[in-house]
Amino acid sequence: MANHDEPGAPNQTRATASPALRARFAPSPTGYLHVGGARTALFNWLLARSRGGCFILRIEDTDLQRSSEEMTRVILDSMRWLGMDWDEGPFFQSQRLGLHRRTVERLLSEAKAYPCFCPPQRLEESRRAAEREKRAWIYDRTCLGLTAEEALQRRRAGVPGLVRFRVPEGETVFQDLIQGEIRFDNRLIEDFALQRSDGMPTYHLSVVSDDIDMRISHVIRGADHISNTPKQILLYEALGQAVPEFGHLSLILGPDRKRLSKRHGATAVEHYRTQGILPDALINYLALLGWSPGGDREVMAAAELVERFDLSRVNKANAVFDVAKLEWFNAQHLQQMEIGKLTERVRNEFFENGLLDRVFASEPAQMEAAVALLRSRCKTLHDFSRWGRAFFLEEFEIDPEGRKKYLSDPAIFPVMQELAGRYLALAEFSLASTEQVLRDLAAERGVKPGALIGAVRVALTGNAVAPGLFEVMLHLGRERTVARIRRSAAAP
RNA sequence: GGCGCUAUCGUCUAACGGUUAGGACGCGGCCCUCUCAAGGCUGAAAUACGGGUUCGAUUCCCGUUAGCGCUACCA
Repeated sequence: MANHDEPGAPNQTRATASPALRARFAPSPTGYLHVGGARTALFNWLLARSRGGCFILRIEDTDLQRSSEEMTRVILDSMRWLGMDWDEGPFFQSQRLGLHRRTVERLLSEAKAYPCFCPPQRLEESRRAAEREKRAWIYDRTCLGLTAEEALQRRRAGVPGLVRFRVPEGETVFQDLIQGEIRFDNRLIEDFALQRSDGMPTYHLSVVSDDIDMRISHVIRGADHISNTPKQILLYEALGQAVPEFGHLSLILGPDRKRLSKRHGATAVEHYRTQGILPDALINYLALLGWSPGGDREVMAAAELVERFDLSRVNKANAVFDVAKLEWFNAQHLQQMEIGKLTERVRNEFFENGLLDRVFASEPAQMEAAVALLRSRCKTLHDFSRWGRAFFLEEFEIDPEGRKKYLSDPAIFPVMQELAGRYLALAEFSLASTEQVLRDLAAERGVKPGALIGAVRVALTGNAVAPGLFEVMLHLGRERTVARIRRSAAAP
């Protein structure tokens, strides 16, 4: 078995209850990790973890033109960020060419595959003609009748050739773990390529060779692979190998019910990470997109997903990706997360924005208090730095709307000044006393309490919308509270 | 065009022949309240269509329609 272990990659072998189960995720590094890919990975991961099996990561990089190391790195990062740890790999398909080559040789020597020298242009024209006339087209087996000698001659003459699989007669049937029984008439399956004329293996050949070599028992992948499955089963049979279990996941659709793609906007896992989405929330949302544990519980941690996961409860129909619901899950996880952990994430959020050194509330306890005040109002990590700034930083913007609504009438300024003075003189700066003082003052001056509260809220937080005002005061402390009220009351 | 898969509220889904078709997101209303959230209560909202099978179909079968996928010397 080839190996290419990344330093730092999880690679421990688990004690397995059913050592037979081996699942894998096999992305091709032609782009970032797509949410669809992430869901495929997740279902494999959940299956392996829930059944004490092994989760293997394999990078299918045999398309040398489109694959890049950079993309491999991004995919691995996204996997790690989501918390999907793997037991073996990552293996790189491009480093396993010897195995693929030997597999082709074997098939060739057993006459289960044959060389084909048909000029690609001819095939292409014929295919296009068929399409124009709306006829089905499959390779016509011109080269199947070639004798060994003829083949050798052409090869010597330098005619480029590929290797095709000889599809046997009959019908290929399999029990899909998700879709149920699926059958294909072999007459509709063409003699597909195993090896390109440049000697590189094709997808079908390399997946099957690798899955056999890695003793994969469960192939869980997207429904777009359903029609590839009979070809691959035929290969297993030709190689005299046991056919693994297959499970085809429905596809994730955009709001227009087309397959989710960049056209719909954000599809990269990386995007959601930078948008302040929690990995647990994304995992939770993705798991429930197509799977239901039954019952009414929806908000679950990864451990609970693992515990309750059951492939037989996976839905067959395609599902539309709904960002609003993802955000709701995120808010739920934000609410339920242990406060210390959440504070750590928020701290990181400020760090990534280059703000951390200016955060006055950098003492863990103080920062935690701010997070506790804000969390029920935040849907993403971003919201903490977006409109919760005044809770962490001395410099913050006054929202123009807020100013207009509560600070446009200068009559409020002297009242605010008086309030600041009274707060300064207050024996005990508490929740009850600050509120009492404010309400008393409002009554004395004939100001509506709401107007004064609003003005002070804008002064303290820069916003007309914020957590409970007196809690905010306590969080900021007497000095900051007084200073901010005076600052706003003094402003023209 | 061929082949394959799918079909419950706008969206994600539950109901494995008998339910006032349940829950969640989103949307509306009410409560709570210093604003906004959160929370609680509540409202509108679905079995694509047509045939069977059955005492009885969301559920089983067939067809229609629609959607999606595949149809490469990509993966």
